[in-house]
Amino acid sequence: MNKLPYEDQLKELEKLAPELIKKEKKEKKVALPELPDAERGKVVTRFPPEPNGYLHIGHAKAAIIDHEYARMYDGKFILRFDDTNPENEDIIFYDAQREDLRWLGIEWDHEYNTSDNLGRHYQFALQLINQGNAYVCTCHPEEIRKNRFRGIECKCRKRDVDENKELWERMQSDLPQGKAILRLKGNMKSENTAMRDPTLFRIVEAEHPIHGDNYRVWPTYDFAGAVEDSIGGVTHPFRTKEYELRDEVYFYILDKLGLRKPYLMEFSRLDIEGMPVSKRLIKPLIEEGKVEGYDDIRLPTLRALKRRGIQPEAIKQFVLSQGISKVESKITFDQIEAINRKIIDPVAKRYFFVSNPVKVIVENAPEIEKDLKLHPTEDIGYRRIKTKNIFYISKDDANKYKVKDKVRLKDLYNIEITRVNNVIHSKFIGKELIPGVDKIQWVTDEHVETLILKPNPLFKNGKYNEKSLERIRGYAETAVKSVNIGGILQFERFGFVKIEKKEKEKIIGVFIHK
RNA sequence: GCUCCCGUGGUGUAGUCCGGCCAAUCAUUCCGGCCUUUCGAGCCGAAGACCCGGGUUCAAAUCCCGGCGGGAGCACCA
Repeated sequence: MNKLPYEDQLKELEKLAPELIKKEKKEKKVALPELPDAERGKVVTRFPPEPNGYLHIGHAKAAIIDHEYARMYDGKFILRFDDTNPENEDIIFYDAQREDLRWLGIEWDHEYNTSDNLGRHYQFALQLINQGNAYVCTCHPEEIRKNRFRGIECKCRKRDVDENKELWERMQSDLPQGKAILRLKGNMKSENTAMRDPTLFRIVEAEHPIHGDNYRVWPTYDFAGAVEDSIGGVTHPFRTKEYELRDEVYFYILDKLGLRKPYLMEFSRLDIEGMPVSKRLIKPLIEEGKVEGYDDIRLPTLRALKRRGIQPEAIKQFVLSQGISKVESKITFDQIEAINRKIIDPVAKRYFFVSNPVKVIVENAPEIEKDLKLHPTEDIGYRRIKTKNIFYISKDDANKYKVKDKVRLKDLYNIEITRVNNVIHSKFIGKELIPGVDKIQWVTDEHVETLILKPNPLFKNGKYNEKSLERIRGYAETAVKSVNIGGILQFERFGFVKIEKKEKEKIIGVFIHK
C-alpha cells in the first residue's frame, strides 16, 4: 500500500474508509506551523496572565497557541500568574482565570506565581547593581519621562555601586513609593526608546493578594517576564506584537544576567469588530448599567462566550485558523459563528418557536397527535405534539399571507387563509404536501412563553450601540420545557438558542446565531 | 516628532526567510443551482486578491529602493 503513489493511496483510502480522509483534511486546516528550534519532548511554553480580570478571547488566543505548541511537541505547558503589581491583582481572578482556561479545554503541567519568586528576582537585581548594569534613580517621574524622550542621561546614572546598593536596601525599607526606582543601565541614546534605561523595579505599597505586605519592591514586566521565562525553562515564549520593541530589553537583561535566552516570538492581537476587549471601555458600561457584567452576552470574555453558547472547541479552531502572523486584522464574529454552527448543528434538537405570535384558527381542523423528529438528519429522537384548531404563527410569517393563500403548517397539514383581522381565519385543505407552498413553524394553544436575548455589536462606529441587545418575545412549543438549562437547541428557521433560565411559565434563552 | 512592525479577494488566512512547480491555498461572506416537510446542515457552481511606483533578474506576491496606508512604542501597566 505504501508503495503506491500518494494519489492512489488516497483513492484506495477513499474506498475503504472515506471518513478518514475528511478527518485528515480537518486536522490539516487547524494545525499550527512548525516551531523553529523545536525538539520533540523539549518544548516548554507558558501562558502568563495577570490576575486582574476575567480572561477574554485575546487571552484565549495566547493560551491556546501556547498550549497547542506544547502538546504538538510533547512538551510542557506552564501556567504562570504574572502578579507583580499588587495594585492590580485580585485574589478572585487566580481562580476565575483557571476556571476560564479549564473551560477552554486547557490543562497545564505546572503552575506557579511570579510573585513566589521575588527572592530570586532580588538576587538578580543585586547582581545587576554589582555589575554596574543597574542603578537607583530618584528623579521625578516626569523628569524621567522627558529625559527618555530626549535621550538624556540623568545624574543618578553616575552613582557608584555602593551607593546604589544602599539605596536599593532603602527601597525595601523606608524610601516612599514614587521616590526611587531601579533602572537598567541601557542606552539613553538608543533609537529604541525601550532601551533608554527602562525601569526594573519600583516601590508599590499596596497589599498583595498572596504575599500581603511582605514586599514593597516589585519587578516590572520587562524584568520579571524575561527572568521568569528563562529560569522557568520556557523555550518558546509568545507574546503580542506591541511588545516587539521590548525584545531588545528582554535579551539585554538575560545577557547581563548570564541567563539562557529563549526563542521569543510575537503575534498580532485579536481584534473583533464591535467587541472591545479593553477594561477601559467595558468597565464604564458596566458601571452605567449598559451591560450586565463581565459575562454579558455582548462581551468577548470567555464567560460571556460560554453564556452565549459558543463552544470552546469553536474558539480553539478559530484561533488555530488565525495562526501566529503579525498582520493586524479586524475579524468579524461571523467567522467564529460559522465554526460554532458546524459543531452544534448535528447535536442541537429542533423545535418550533414563533416570535410575536399571531393567532390562527383552522376550520375543520382534524385533531392530530404525532411525533416529530428532533433532527432532520441525525437520529436523536422525537417529541410528541397534539393539535386542535388553534395555532400561533410568527408575525413575520403572518404578514406575508393574504386571503386565499395556501400555507403548510410544517410537519402537519395545509391550510388556506379565509379571513384576516386580528386573528387569521383559515380552513383545513388536506395533508398531502403541495409543491411550492411555504412551510411555516407554528405552536398550539399549549405553548410556553419564551424570551430570547439576542446580542448585536456592542459598539458601532466607536460608540455604544443602543440596540446592542434585542429582546425577542414569542411562544415555543411545550416540549422545550424538557430541555435542560444550558442546553442548546435550534428553533427552526429562527436560529440556534441556548436555554438560560426556566421560570414557571416562561423560558429565557440566548440567541447564539442563525 | 522619532523608532519599530504590518500591508494577498468583502473578511480571515496559506505562500514571502531559501525568486520559478503561484495564470496564488483554504475558510467565511455574497450570488446561482441541487437536495431537504427549517431561510439550518449537506452538495454543486460562480464571482472575487498579491497597496503603489521604480529597480535587480531569463523569471518577483517573494529580493532591493522610494512612496502611501494601517498598527504599536516612547509608563514607576502588563
